[in-house]
Amino acid sequence: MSKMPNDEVLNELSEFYKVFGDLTRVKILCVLRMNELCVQDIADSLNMTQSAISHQLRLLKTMSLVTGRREGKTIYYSLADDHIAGILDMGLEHILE
Amino acid sequence: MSKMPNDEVLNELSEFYKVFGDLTRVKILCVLRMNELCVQDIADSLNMTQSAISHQLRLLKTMSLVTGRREGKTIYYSLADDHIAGILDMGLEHILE
DNA sequence: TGAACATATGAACAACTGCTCATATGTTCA
DNA sequence: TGAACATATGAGCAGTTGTTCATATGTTCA
Repeated sequence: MSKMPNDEVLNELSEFYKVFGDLTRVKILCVLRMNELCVQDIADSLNMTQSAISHQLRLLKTMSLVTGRREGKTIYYSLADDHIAGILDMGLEHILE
Repeated sequence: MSKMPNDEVLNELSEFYKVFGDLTRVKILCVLRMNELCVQDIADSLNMTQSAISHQLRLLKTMSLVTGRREGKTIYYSLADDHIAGILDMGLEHILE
């Protein structure tokens, strides 16, 4: 990457990182990294309301960071791809040094 | 990374990514990636005020993403380490697929 | 020392964000 | 179909964020 990416790409880039820049969302991504979970389970494990989690999941879904799999009444969420876990790790690596 | 990091680490992680979650800051990091630059040069190349850039540089410096090297009146900024460029790349890779 | 230049900083304000509360939508099963 | 459960959504609000404007601090050189 020797040249400056154009504005549109840089904007997408910052929008992408913005998603990781919130404690609740990072927690959601972390728990989903370990287990496929439904909304209420995520809410319980983070001690937050179902509504708050649902709102955040919508964003995460829009940004293609998580996917949902419906099974009857409940929807199981998980990380959209391995890339996401890699990005979490890269940040953690940076923190823990 | 098989276990959930504790709250403090996750908080640092989200704070860390929050820095990348702003267009101005991402642009600053990108131009610094290519050249060591002084404040006014960054401002010029991004078409922004010296003040706005200076405020953001303070944050970037506090978060250890950039370092300043004084030479007379001017201060030359550059990325703090190679890790930062790697994180930008990881995001770009994700965007451009 | 004082003028000129480079950068930093504080206050103020508009825009954005994430939560809550109430309620809607979707699904199952008797 | 209707009750019970799981999730989604919209409005409203408080807290946060990024910029501007004015000004302060720091450095050089005559």
